[in-house]
Amino acid sequence: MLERERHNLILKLVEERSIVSVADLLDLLGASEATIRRDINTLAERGEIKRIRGGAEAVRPRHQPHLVGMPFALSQDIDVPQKRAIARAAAELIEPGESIIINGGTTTFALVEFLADRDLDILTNSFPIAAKLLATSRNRITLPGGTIFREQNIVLSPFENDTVENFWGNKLFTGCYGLNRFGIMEADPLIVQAQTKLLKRTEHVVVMADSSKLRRKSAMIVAGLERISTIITDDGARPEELEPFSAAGIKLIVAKVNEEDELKALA
Amino acid sequence: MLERERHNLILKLVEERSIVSVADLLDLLGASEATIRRDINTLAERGEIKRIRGGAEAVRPRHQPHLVGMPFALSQDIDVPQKRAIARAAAELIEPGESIIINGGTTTFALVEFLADRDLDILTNSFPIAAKLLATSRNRITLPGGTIFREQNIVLSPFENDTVENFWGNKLFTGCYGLNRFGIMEADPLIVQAQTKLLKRTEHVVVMADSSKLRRKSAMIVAGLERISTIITDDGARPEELEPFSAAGIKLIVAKVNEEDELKALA
DNA sequence: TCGTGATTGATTGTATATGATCATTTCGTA
DNA sequence: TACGAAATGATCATATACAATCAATCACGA
Repeated sequence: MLERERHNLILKLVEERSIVSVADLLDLLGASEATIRRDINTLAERGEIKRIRGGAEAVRPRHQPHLVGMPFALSQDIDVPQKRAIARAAAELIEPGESIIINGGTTTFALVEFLADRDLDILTNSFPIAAKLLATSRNRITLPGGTIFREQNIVLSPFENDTVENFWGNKLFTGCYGLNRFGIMEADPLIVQAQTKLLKRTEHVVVMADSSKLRRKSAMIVAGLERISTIITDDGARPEELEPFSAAGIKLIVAKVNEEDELKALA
Repeated sequence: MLERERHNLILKLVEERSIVSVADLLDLLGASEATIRRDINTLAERGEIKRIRGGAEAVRPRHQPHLVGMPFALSQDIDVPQKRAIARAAAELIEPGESIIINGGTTTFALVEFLADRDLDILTNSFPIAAKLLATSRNRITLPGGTIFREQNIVLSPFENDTVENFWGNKLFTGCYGLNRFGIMEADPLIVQAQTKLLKRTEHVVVMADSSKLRRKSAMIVAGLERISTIITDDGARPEELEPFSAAGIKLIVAKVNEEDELKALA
């Protein structure tokens, strides 16, 4: 393999993974360790990559790869500051090395960005969430088996003998269509089905619901309040809307929408 | 061969591969090393290619946008013409509306591009293949449950109660590490495990193996020849290497990779 | 047929790249 | 803090790529 080929491949790999180890490159390039180190040094001198102990790192953060089947192109962009604030608060609930479950949805999708430098066991039924986690973090990711539903962007099996059965998550993070004194409500039967499966695999349910969800109703109740441990919402909620939850013994977290997030949303 | 012919060929090859080594050109053009160097120098002076140590490079690097968690960037770029030819031949075996299974790997990844306008039921354990299918086709995609293994880029569950159990594929398309009279060989235990699961879910096994695989051996046999229906390889295989397969009653397809033809077609 | 200039292939010496080895540094951890 | 493991840098013998030279070959016209 030509020197130039190796350089190109190293750059590509670094670009792709944002960090590669010398060991990885050793397998991949079939060159000796000394050569790989020399390559890394050369590229680093040219400023094309950053030299780090044990490997190489991308200079610029990482251009967002074109995420496959990006979700919800529509709802993706609405209420971003609220969603980010809620996601940040949710991420703070997660302890190092914990096993968690993330249900698909735009609110929970926002959670991913705060899990970049974590080391967690994550089960998610959302293909985009898995893809983004795969691309931007080193967490261990598990998927349930099943068919990918394009509209909802989730993986769901119509059968019972599911790989999910072998997973136990300490906490389940989920969004919702609506949230009120009856519990978590959803509008799409498929999502109900997927969510129900996940609910069985955890003890603590954390609902991430911006305040607009508190005024929305639907026909299908996925879980009653007694099933919910924590609700994270934003500061747009009225006290009387939150009252039933605290009455049910649910821990309430109100995430402050900070200016930084608002600016980011506008950018 | 005339100077002009060589120059055209070199330009075309550089265009296609973005990098060619002097050694490659030596085989391909049948000219001496000195001549090839002179050619490269001439073309480089005209600015038609870039001179690099050991070969030549395209002036404008062909930059392909990459999807999430793209595989194995390296082997991705190896033996591309062979893989494409094999993939094209494999795609021709698939009938409309069929249920197929695609095992992960770089050779099978190449298959995806030929499935863009199909309407199939596809089960794959490869996350990148699923991602690309999701993004570029309308096929129904099913994934087995399990953890995503980054290095191999496959989804694999350590458990038996797998969603795969509910899928039946008419044909299984798989690559391999090596292929010989003992059968399909793999080097990575994880891949063995994943492949074994898929083998149970189909009747017809189609092995996509470029001719270099026929000379490679490994310690682990995934399936014997009696399990294989069809083998697709490229025209770099020697007759005596293929003999055991036809003797075993396996259908052999040799996909033509003729670079000179490709060149002339574009000239 | 011969001669001429251009092209080509082989040879050689030099420069550069590579891989193995080993001493040194760094890191994580007991 | 001290230890062992891993990563690193330096060194050297070898392999490979390169440019220059020269002889052989080819194309072409007289």
